[in-house]
Amino acid sequence: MTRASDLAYATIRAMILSGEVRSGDKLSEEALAQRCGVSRTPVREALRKLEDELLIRRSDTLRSFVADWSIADVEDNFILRGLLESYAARRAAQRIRPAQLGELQAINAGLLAFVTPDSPDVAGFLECNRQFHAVVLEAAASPRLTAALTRVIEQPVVWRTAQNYSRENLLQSHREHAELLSALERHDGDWAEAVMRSHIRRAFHTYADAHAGTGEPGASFQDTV
Amino acid sequence: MTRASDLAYATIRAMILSGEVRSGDKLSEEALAQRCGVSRTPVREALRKLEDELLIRRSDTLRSFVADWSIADVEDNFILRGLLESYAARRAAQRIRPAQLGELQAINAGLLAFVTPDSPDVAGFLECNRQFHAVVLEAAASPRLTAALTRVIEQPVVWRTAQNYSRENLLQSHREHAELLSALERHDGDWAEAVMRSHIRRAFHTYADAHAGTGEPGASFQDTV
DNA sequence: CGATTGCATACTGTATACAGAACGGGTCCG
DNA sequence: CGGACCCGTTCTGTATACAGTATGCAATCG
Repeated sequence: MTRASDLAYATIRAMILSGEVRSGDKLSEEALAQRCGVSRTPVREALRKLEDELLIRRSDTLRSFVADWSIADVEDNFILRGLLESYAARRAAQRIRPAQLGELQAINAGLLAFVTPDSPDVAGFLECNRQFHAVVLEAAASPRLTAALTRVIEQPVVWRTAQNYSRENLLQSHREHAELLSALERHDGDWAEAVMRSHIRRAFHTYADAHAGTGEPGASFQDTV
Repeated sequence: MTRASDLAYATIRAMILSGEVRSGDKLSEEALAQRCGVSRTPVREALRKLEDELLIRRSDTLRSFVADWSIADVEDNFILRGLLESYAARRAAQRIRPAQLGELQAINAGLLAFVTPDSPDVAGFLECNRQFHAVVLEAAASPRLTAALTRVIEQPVVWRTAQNYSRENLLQSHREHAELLSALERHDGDWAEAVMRSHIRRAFHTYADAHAGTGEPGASFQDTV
């Protein structure tokens, strides 16, 4: 992707993640083109990519709508993420280089800085969190694993719910990252995989708990693995 | 995707799988448009999709080339497939409906018909094999798992190498499918997952063995899991 | 009053035109 | 003789025009 195409992609994605457009809203190419300040061509390219990531759904008559993520969809996504990221952690443990370990240390330290006692900066936290997982994925050194995971990570509903996460939840993530680092330092694939699996699983339950209070569908959950 | 766009996608994909274009060959949009009998617009859409499937690689200056799959790439792909498909088999065991079991029986019987004693129809075999795995995936009932796997299945090098597989290899696949069916009938997720994992793993070694004799890179392999 | 058909409108898919970037080869300079 | 630069060619990205299809509303008929 290139300038206009990237711009369209980022803009539309942000519109969805921020909640500017809501589940089920219709997205016309022309309107988006005007909103992004580009022509329909790059907008179409962005739409295909977002459709691929399941953030956009297309009707049988090829109209585009903002996808609606049920609690089942969110769980489906977390399960797949758990499967792929825990495997990535195992691979990373076997291959990670000292420089990458240092990077992870630094990122996780930076992450902590956003969890201030008074008012945590959730957006900053999420960005650090994203970087952390990206480095683990890079250390796993599997192009296809990377490709599969980059399509699965962002979840609009979760992203919005995260704004309400408690300080304790964010600190717990930090601690889990630290434990993963211990496993990676020791090149212990079993440990790394287990920590990551647990990390993702807990994240799902944190979401489900935070989400149960909101207006959207219930968060009852039965283990499917 | 629609008429012209699908046509372009299918045509270019076939060009790659059949070997009409070789690893590293440059693919110009104009030339492909002429070859497919459509304009550049649908060709571009098809190229993005194929790039997404890693069948096409783009240079840093945005030129498109046929990707070269090293033995490491093929193994990377098989590993990811094993991870995802074995999990799909586990889920399928818990959810599969009688009608789907019947479908699988029929497909696997049909598959056997292509493995004639004199000259097996490998293309027919591969098509049945694809259908079989598609039904298992459908029974797994995870949209994101489906999306992740459909991008990973076809491997150009493997597809060509498969033309040389022995009758015994094809029969072995048939037997493994039958065992998977037993596991699915009993709704035994552990068994189904194990059978599928083994099935995919064996397929990789079958490829590696068949490939070792050819001119392309060696097939030495060290376990990475 | 409800259902159906016909038409105006809106939207998507495809083709084409144009602008800017990359490539390749030849020339000039050290 | 080697390397840097320049310019014509080729290619990609973007905008726009056009055609075919879906949608929604209104008029008409039962």
